[in-house]
Amino acid sequence: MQKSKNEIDFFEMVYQVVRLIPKGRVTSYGAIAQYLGTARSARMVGWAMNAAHNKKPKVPAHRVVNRIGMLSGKNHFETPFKMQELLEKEGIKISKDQIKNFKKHFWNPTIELAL
DNA sequence: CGATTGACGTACG
DNA sequence: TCGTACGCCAATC
Repeated sequence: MQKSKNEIDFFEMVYQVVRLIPKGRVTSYGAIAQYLGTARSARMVGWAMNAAHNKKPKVPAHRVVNRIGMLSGKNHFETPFKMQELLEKEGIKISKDQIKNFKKHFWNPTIELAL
């Protein structure tokens, strides 16, 4: 069904934000949710990611983790190691599925895209 | 239509 | 500091 083109699907908005994440940076589901105005629905961001597998260009979902920087969604990738591998390739160190200096690599769309 | 689930987050003990 | 409980909201069973 056709609806107003002015309004973009929630999922697509998530994908756009994720694609805007600079290389070597990461963000959290909550941060994206907050940027979209659905701060209380961080889970919806996760749901959007679940559908991101078929999206093109491919969504760098590996740059999106939970608030503590843990690769909670690695299990949803092609291989659980793919996510960590990609992040390490971008210069991010990971230990026990947890990003080191996560706060340092954190990229907040609400701040970066607000300007 | 009701109950369960989920790539989360915050609050509480 | 760590573990558990609860809330949110949409999709799925």
